[in-house]
Amino acid sequence: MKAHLIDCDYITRDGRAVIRLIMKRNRFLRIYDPKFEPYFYAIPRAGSLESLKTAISHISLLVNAERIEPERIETEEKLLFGKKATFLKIFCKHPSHVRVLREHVRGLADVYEADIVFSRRYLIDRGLTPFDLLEFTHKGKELKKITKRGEPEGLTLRTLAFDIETYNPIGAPRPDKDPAIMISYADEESGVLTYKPIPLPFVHKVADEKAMIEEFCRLVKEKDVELLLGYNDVEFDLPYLRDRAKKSGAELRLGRDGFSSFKVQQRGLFKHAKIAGRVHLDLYAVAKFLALIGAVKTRRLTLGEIYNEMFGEEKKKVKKMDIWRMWDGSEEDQKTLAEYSLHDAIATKKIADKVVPLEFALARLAGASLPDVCGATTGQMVEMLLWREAHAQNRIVPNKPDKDEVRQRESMPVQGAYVKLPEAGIYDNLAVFDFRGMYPSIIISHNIDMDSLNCDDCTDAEKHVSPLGHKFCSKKKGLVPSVLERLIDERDRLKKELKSLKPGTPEYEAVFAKSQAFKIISNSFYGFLLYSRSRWYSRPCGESVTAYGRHYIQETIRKAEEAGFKVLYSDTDSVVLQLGSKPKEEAIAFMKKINSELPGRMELELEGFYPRGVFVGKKLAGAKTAEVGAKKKYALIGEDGRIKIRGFELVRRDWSRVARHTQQKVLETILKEGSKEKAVEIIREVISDLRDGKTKLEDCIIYSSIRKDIRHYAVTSPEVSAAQKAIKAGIPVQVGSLVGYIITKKGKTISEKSEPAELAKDYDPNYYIDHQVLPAVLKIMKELGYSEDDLKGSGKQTTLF
DNA sequence: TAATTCGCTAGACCGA
DNA sequence: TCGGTCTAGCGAA
Repeated sequence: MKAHLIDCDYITRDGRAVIRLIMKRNRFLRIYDPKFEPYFYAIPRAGSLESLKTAISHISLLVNAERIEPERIETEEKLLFGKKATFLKIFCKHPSHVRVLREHVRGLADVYEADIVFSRRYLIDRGLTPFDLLEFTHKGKELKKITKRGEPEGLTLRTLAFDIETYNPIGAPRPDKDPAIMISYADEESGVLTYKPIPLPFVHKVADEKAMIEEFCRLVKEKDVELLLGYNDVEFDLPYLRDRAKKSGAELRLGRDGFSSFKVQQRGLFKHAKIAGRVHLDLYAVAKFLALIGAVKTRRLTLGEIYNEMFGEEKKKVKKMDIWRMWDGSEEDQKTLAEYSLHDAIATKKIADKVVPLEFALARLAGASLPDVCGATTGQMVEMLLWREAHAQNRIVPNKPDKDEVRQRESMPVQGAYVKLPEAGIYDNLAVFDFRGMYPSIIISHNIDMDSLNCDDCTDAEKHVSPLGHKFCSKKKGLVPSVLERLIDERDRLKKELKSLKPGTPEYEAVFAKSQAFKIISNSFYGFLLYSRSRWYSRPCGESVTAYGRHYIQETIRKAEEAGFKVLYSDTDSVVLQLGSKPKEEAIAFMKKINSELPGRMELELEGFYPRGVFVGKKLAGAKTAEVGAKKKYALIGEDGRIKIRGFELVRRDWSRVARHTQQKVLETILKEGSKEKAVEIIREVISDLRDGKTKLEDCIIYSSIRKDIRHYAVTSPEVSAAQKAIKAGIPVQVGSLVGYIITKKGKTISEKSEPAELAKDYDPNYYIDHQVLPAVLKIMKELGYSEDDLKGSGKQTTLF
């Protein structure tokens, strides 16, 4: 039989763990593999292997009336930190026994690989990856033999997105009192289930709340949903439906077994909902991940904002607080509400269509199931990948560090990248070069790996010596470089393939998602080397990566200057050159020369030519002496007119829109039109609007997040003050909340004047002029010869007024 | 209970 | 009131 592997877990039969595989042919099916046992490794700290084996074999414990002892012990030769060593492999009856036995064995020996999830152990040891096409023989539901047959072929999952609306007369709905009023769903078709007669073609009216919940379950069953999608439904929709089902006497039968609802598993900081026989994904977790890696940049991670960002169109909006009123209101209100509800499900589905291919690719890459990678951090995925590769190379996986070790690692950070101080000014005719995937290419080209450090496999003269003097083997490829090299090779191949495909087609999107997955993971390896809780932490490796980075970028700067270019700026892996009178070809020739001298896979790339760029000065504490350029803050305009902006207030969410917009317009005017007069005109108008109270309150909101418990703040900053006022008014503010606040006229300090956006009635024009708009534009105007006094206008003659 | 370091800037806070 | 230091958030890479 041929089928695709979807997911894997285990059940317990007669005290033994039995692996359960979820596979898909035309429908989902379950196959059991009873022939796989949990195990872990041990190696003596001192003494002989034999005596340790004897000691372990005698362990026999009674825990909760259950006898726990090793099933059998084998010996196995593995690589421990690159060196061969013989280990005891201790097999157990059940994964829970591993947890008990490892603690006892720890008293006698060093223990390894005793903290891996059983199902993942299975996939790794069998060499299986979710979505593989497998061929297997079976007897009844028992697996006999399983073989990998290849890449997924035409695998699709029947997908349904859903969303619920709830009655909320006091703002937040109370599951014990307030009913669910609508359930919307979307796959190829979409609809809304509700129990009021709303004359819209997509609305299906049922008798009451109970019938609505059960109709939804029937729909899930009838459509034989394989992938159920929600947005924040683990926290909200699913538990709410469960509570309402209980209250109304409905059965929430979501599972494919026909009777179960869902189970919530705590996974790290967030929860995961498991629905029997189906794959469930909460897209909120995906959104969080995308925000973490900077793929989406929204103020809040709400469905609406994510949708807006991804599709550049507004999702239908209703005021949350008004939902109950609309439900009780006119037919028109109810229609609007139903349309809104429908669109929530459709938006969820559309987001899924965009992000599920990426999750799919990440799952394939990390070798974990969709629910496992969905919401996993890059660090977790790097670990999954390394664990798999370590097994393939017969290496023992290092243990996680203990608390003291973590503290020790955190207490000694390593020196990072080099950033060149720019000179403030406006420049013409620039070329930007950067190292392609600098850190990954450094790791590969110098074989940076904890196992290749000070190896015995080559002589000192043959070794790669980092600028800090660490020596890496030049003969045997380490684990990290070998995995990384494979990733980079594969990504290069995908990028080539992409060129032959048409953007917008499903093939293109699938390959693009794959390529993104490879990029995300490749870029995370360096961080993982210096991550204090990493199993593969290595300070010498991590600091060698950055030291090589500093070395190569500084060499590039030196050679550029030698070749007669003025190097305006450089940050980590990039250089900005001023061409002056030199033709572009000379810059290209320079790049080629650099590349001819670089080792291995390292490569300097042309990022682009820019006709003009602005570097601004840094605000100096107190001293009004010589202007110093600011790092990480510049704007360049490309030959196609596109502007590349870094670090300016306008890219920061903790600045008001009025300041950000004004700064953007000023930058555009100067870069595109080169007109200072027009820039001044823009500023003048904004300031006059602010003065006259014409600026929209909404444009004055400043957003900032509350990153810890509100009581733990040492200083009462404006956002903290606003948060306190919000809490007082009954608006909840949790850790991680983004508070929007406005500086009002009332109060002395900025904090006193700060009010939550929801409560603010006015704004303080002086604050927005002096502390938002002017500082933002002043930096730029200064480069055009306008002084602070020119712009501020202290009553005397000014350029602005 | 899951990647890093470098850098800018504000507003609070504190002492002279 | 001034200037320096500290806390905190966010972005660049």
